[in-house]
Amino acid sequence: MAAQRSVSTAGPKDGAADAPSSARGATRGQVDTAIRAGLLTGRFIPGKAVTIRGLAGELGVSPMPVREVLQRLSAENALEVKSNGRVQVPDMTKDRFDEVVKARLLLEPELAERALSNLSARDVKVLTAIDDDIDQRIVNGDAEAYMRLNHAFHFHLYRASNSKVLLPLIDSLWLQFAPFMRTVYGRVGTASLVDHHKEAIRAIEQQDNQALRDAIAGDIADGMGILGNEILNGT
Amino acid sequence: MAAQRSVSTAGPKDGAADAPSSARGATRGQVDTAIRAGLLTGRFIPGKAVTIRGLAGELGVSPMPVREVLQRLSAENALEVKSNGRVQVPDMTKDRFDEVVKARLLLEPELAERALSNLSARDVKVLTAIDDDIDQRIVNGDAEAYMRLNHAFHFHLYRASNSKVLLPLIDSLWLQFAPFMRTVYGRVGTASLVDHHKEAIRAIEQQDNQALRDAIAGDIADGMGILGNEILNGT
DNA sequence: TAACCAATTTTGTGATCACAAAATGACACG
DNA sequence: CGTGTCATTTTGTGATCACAAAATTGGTTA
Repeated sequence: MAAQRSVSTAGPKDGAADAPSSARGATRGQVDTAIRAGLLTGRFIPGKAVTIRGLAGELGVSPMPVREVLQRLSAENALEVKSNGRVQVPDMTKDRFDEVVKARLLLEPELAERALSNLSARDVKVLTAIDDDIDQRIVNGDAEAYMRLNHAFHFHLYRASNSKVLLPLIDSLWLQFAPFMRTVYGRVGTASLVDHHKEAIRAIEQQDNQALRDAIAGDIADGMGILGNEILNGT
Repeated sequence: MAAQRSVSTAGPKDGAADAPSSARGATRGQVDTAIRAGLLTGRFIPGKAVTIRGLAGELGVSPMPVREVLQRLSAENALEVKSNGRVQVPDMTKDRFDEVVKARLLLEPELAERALSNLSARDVKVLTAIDDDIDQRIVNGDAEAYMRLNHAFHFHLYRASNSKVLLPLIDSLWLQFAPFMRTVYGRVGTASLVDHHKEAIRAIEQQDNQALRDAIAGDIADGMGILGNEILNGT
């Protein structure tokens, strides 16, 4: 129920959303969402080079829109252009990781607070459904689905803030740690995963500002804490 | 016929500190720094469309690298691609402005703190020189120079943190409010400008963490406060 | 004068090309 | 078995083209 993959809707609704299917940047939009989704679910391995022609072939488009999207994602620090022009998913280092955690802890509770008053009972239902789905995926060990749903949970919440500044910043952060997250789950599995989603949902129901901030902060601290331990073993 | 490889137009004009002139993305780097500098000093007017071929002509390059840079800057929310494909400097709204201020107040003191221990006496001299220059420009009413130097002051400080995550986020924020800042200075002049740079320098000399955070936060609050008042009158 | 419409120009987009630099592989030599 | 060297292939980059959509212009009419 999350990704509206518009296949049949002929309505040329603009919306300026993620992927306009018949607007001016149609192909670029498709390529962008495809690669973004790939990054967020860990289908790209850090350190592995990603080639323009390769992606263009996979997606069945010309190299041109891929070039632009790769530049775009590089500007968001989701990808890295090395000095020889090759583009790759950046390797995670301890310093980078600590900065990402710090930035998430500063920005995400703030955005959650701004979203709180806009969240309705319908949103609570959506979030609960996503969270229930997450619990299923964790026991099943489906890491890719877990990452997609966890992202959906957080961003359904954040999007309610109607933010045009903070949200893109957080978007950039998620794109940066997601690929690394995936490699860790590949090593340690999904069994040890914990989250504070239920506390967040309860806080929303009660419109409790501080409780929501604490739930988000706790969710970040715990979730990233698991990753943080692994980074020391890996390198 | 075609395939005329540019024989003469490939003048190896180096000098850009940020963009290597003989590396793989030479022209793109030049275009990028040029447009970025233009945005930070307010040479682009919000709402005014910026065309690929136009910029390519001004910079004496083919449309190709300009296209990529424009996509890049759009991904950083420094530019905005409208539904018809046109690219323009986004208009500033009150909501957007409030978010930028909030994000700056959250991130920049943090980055200043991380930079503090890396700042030497030589950095103090550099910052002092920049600040003295700023005072000159304010009385002279040179808004463009002021903006360039104010940016130089803050980012010389922040760059000392060696940050690879927070710094790009702050970069994006500056690109977003700078063009709007320029239009305000064009209306009210630079006489009323105040900053907390000297307090920041003193805090660095004394390695006083909290004092530096306060100075940066105060600098942001005061500087953006002036802009904040104007946004209500303008629209 | 203001509003409407058709012709013209401008603009973004996707595709393809040519070229240089880099990566890759093959192979001889120590 | 390792190592350096050379040919081949891959890859990013900048340029150009063709096309559709959008903006602009110019003229006409009410």
